[in-house]
Formats: sequence, structure tokens, C-alpha cells
Amino acid sequence: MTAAFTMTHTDNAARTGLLRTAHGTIPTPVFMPVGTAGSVKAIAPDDLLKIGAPIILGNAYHLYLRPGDELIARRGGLHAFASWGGALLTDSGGYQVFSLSGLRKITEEGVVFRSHLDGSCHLFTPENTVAIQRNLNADIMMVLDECVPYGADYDYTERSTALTTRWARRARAACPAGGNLLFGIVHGGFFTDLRSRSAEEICAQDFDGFAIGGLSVGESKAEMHSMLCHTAPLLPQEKPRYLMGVGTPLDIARGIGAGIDMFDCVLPTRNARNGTLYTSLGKINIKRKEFAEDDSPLDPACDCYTCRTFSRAYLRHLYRSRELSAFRLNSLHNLTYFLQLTRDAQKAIQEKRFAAYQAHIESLYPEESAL
RNA sequence: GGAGGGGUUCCCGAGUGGCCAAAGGGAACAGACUGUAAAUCUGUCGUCGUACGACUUCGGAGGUUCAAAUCCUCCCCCCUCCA
Repeated sequence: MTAAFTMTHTDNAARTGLLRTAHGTIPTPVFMPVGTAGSVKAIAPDDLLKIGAPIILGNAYHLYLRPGDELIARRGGLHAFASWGGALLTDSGGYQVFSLSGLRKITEEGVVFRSHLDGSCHLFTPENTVAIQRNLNADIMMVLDECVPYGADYDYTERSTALTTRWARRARAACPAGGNLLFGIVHGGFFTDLRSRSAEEICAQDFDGFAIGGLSVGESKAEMHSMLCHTAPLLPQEKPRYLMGVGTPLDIARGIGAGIDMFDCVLPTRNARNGTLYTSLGKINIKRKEFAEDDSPLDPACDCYTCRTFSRAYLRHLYRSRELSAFRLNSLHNLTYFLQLTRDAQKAIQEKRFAAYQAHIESLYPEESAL
């Protein structure tokens, strides 16, 4: 069986590669738009194709609750149900352990959630989250983990990370190898020795790729960066590396510099819906008065439909008027920007000039770049 | 002509003696958002001042009172009903 991942170029720690899935081969580094409920909010699959998204995310927790993973399975899986021909990665619900912390209880067996939709109780285990993700037919599945909250003390983090490791073994055991890819997740909070131990224990298992979890949970840029730089080199070279939930363009550029291959984040789509847009000139808030009569394109360097067609003044008007097209046009642009960012990074790595490229991105986000 | 109701800070609107620079909503102006409980949330929103504070404001003019958006008098304007 051919390996799922092939590294193609390197430039110091940064690398490019090809990730083979049942729904296409993905050039890395890659940014994966988030489509929690089986839809990248405000964006249809044909738009995703046009902007060159090879893979998107779904979420096991949300899709299990509604409409139900078995209902989706009866329709041929999430690709068929959502008419998405590209690759799919699903999160196990581990992030919801963190984000819905008021609605769940963690035990050795798994996590009991009270549904945020109707309050009903549901048990998520390493085994059934794999089963749910297989019902969805995700090309890449994630093991159930606990995303440790920022500020957790050493003792809590050590116990949580050990539990995530035991869960990872159970998930691997519950999932036949050779089908859908399964990724393990390294935790350890903000303690380097726990990150090292987690990496050792997770990477000793036969996963198809390895993720770094528990970053971008409220810590400073400096803390995140130092934890990333500690952890990324501990992951196997020959497997894909995925930095979960990250991040800003700057975070992504730094992640690539640290040897990460895959990223996902709600930022481009959520911020698009909240009026913050990423451009080749930096971040702008389209709501601002200064754009009221600005007839220039949103981003003169971008060739997305939004930038080719509309002025900043019009986009501001759409946003302020609560026109639904604002969500689509803004999301289309932001996703284009994030996807282009990783494509540009691929090119820079191939041409051995990634350091300069990263420096360029740093210069666009000066207020974030201090370390 | 008669009877009644009403004019509040950009808009709507609460407030009927002091706790009122005046609820609440909207608009406006900023900011946040990182494996999505998010078309969400936060701040500012009379003037000056970093702030304590000072000053001006509740249709207009006068008055009562230690104190008035609130009570009294007159005036201006708006709405409803009856003739």
C-alpha cells in the first residue's frame, strides 16, 4: 500500500508534500475551510471548487446531533449528501469538549454531552466517534481528544493528556487500517515535558498523520509559537502534520515555517461574516467609514470574484445593509486569501525562499508579530 | 367651535418633584473573533476633561420650590373624536 503522504520539497523546517485521500491528492501545506455542519457557511461547493479548496472540514459532534450520522450514511456519506467531491476531514468532537465545557462531563469511558440543541445527553467515546466519522465517510478522521483549556495546571494537563493517549489507542484499535485515514492528536497543554511525552506516546502508534491540538486557546502569540516550535519537530517527518484550529495568516505562515502541513480555522469565514477581511495589504474592517466612498477593489492583488467585481464602497454597503450576499462575497474572498497564502507558501518552499515569504507575511501583521 | 391626548438627548421611546445627562431599542462610530452553540459579542454614543468633575439639555417664555423633564401660568405646534 502506498503511503498517504509524500514529502516533495523542503526549505529548512518548511516542507511541501502530497497527501493522498480517497477524494483527491492534496498539495501541502494546505488550508482547510471549516464546514462544521456539512457546509462551509455561506459558500456552496462550486465556489469551493473555483477557489481551489481541495479539502474541507466537518464535525462529528454537530452532524451526529443533526441530522444524524446514520441518516447521512444512508445517503452515501457526507460527500454525497453535501454534493462535495473533494476531500473531507472530520473533527471528532474533541474541540466541543473544550468549547461546550459547560455542557459535558469527562470520564475514562468518554465524554457525556448535553446537546446544545435540545439538552439531551449523549456519550461520545473513542470508539463511537470513529464509527460516526466512518458513517460520514470522512477521508481523514480525528481521534477523540480533550482540548485542554488554557490556564490548566500541570496536574490537570498531565492527567488530561494521559487520558487523550489512552483514548487514542482505543480509537486506533476501533478503526480498521487501510480505509479512511485516522490522525492522532498530540496534547500536553503549555508544558514542554508533557508535550514531549504526548508526542512520544501518540507518535508510537500507527496513525496516518499527527495533529497538534490545544493551541490557540487563549494563550499569547509567544506561548503558542514556542509550544509549536517545541512540538512540531517531535512529529515523524514522513507523516502529515496538522496544526488544529490555527489560525491567522501569521500563525499559518509560522506554522509552515515550523514544518506544519495542514491548517484549519473558522477565522476566514467567521470574520467574513463579521466584516473583517484579509488582504494583501493586511487586515481591514469593511464596516469602517473610510470605505464608504472607496471605489477600489477590496484587494487589488486578489483575483477572486468579489475583488474582480465589486468596490469596497459596495461591499461596505452590503454589509451594513445586512444583505445576505455580503456573507458569501466576504467569505469567498477571505477563503481565497487563506488558500492563496498556502499556495504561495508551497511555491516559496519549492524555490527555497520561504524565510523571505514568512518575513513578508510578518510585515503585514505588525501588531501580531511581536514574539 | 367643543372634548381629549401629546411634544424627551440623531430616530423610536421610558421617565410625572431629588437616586436624571435622563431606562430600553435603533442608528452611528470603534474593537474583538483561531479543530464554529457566532449574520455573534464588547465598548463609545450632550459638550469640555485622562479622571474626580464642570457646564448645557427634556417645544417656547415665565413662575412655585432648597431642588423641576416632572407642579403652575401663558404661548407655539401635532394627533384623535364630536360639531
